[in-house]
Amino acid sequence: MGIRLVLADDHVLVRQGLKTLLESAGFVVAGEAADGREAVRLVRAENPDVAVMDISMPQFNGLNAALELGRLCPRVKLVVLTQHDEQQYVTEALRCGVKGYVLKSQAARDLVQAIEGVCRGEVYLSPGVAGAVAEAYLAPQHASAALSVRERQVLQLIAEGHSTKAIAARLAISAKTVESHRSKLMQKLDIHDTASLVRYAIRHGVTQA
Amino acid sequence: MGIRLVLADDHVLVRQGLKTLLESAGFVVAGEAADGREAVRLVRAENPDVAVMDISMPQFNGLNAALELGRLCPRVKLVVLTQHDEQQYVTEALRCGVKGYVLKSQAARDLVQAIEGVCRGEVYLSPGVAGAVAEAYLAPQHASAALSVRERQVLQLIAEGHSTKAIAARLAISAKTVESHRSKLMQKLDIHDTASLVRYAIRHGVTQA
DNA sequence: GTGTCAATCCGGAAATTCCCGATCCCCTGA
DNA sequence: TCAGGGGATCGGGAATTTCCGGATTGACAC
Repeated sequence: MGIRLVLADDHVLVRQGLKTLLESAGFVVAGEAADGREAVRLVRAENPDVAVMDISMPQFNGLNAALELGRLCPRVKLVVLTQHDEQQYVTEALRCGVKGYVLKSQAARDLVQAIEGVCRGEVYLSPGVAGAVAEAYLAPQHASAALSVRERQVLQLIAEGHSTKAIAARLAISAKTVESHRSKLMQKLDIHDTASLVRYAIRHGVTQA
Repeated sequence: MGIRLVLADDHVLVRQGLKTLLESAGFVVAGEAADGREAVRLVRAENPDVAVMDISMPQFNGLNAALELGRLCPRVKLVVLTQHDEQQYVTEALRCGVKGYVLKSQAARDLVQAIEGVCRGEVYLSPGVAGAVAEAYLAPQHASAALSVRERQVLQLIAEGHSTKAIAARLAISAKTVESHRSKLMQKLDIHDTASLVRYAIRHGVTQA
């Protein structure tokens, strides 16, 4: 019987297209989600072999979901879809426990191979990012400011234009705590204004322009 | 015989998905392009009924292509795909001669209806943006999305992370005046937080991420 | 000439950010 | 086992910024 997977992408149109593709490739799509939070719920409910998700989703993105799933359902393999082929994105994704990294600019065959690969326990990287990863090994000085999950989450929401109060409400924590995360963020990144924070978030794929 | 169309999206994976969807809906996909320039060439060569394209593509985006096609092949109807539901994007697209505006967050049925609609000569807007357009009509002062030179200047400096005070110093005007420009900006763009202002600036090339 | 509008400026209320400190919890290493 | 570090969570209070209402000037159009 075919590999069971769940699919997460905030764009219904894209999701439907992917679903059609994956089903015609013989996979079973056990469920679909529109954001990271929903994806986590769905994976826990369905316990699929693989979760295929877009990294950039609003509110709670694919990497957040990856970290969460790494804790809750370590058995489920993660394949992320993204348009970014830069080294920092790849290493960050790998750090988040992602097993397959597929570029949207690649053909569907690539995604199919990635899914089959991770099911065999392999790590699959789209052609085009393998080089970037190799570079990362050769230049090990990437002591990037590792943001915590919570900080990244707050960063994303800030960059999406939500007020501190709104972020607090959404995360069900105090506005003071959000402020605290924000200032920690700014300190770590050595950035001291919202606008630059937003540009950083966009450059690093935490959110989109 | 089915409606003939060409498809433009920089993500092969997404494009293949869309193609599958559209073909199963009975359309004929006469060709595919990975960016705006290629899309223009393809449309001129194939002369389809409809061109379906993503707005955000590298180098030469969907709206650029729309303008070009409006000159070269006015007979070909244009349907754009996008993730943005804000009013200013919609009006900008319509100004570029786009006949169908479909959100990626909508289901495939929506895209099908859009394609059929524009073929009958209608203008099709995804549910969810119709409201935004109606607003634009009801608040005609928003129609002047054209920013003054000074406003654009201020926008750029804001997006680059300068404080109001710093901007005032740089432009040799009062901080109050900068505030005034900023609020005028926000009013015109219907944006009410700095983060969204920054994203707007980046999207419109006023500054870079 | 009258109207519109961009550009300039101001005051004061409201909201937010910034800087201090503090507690709790979890993990890790001695 | 226990001390230490770091993340996540809060709060107070000062400082800053934004927001909302005006108001003036000059250019340009009709």
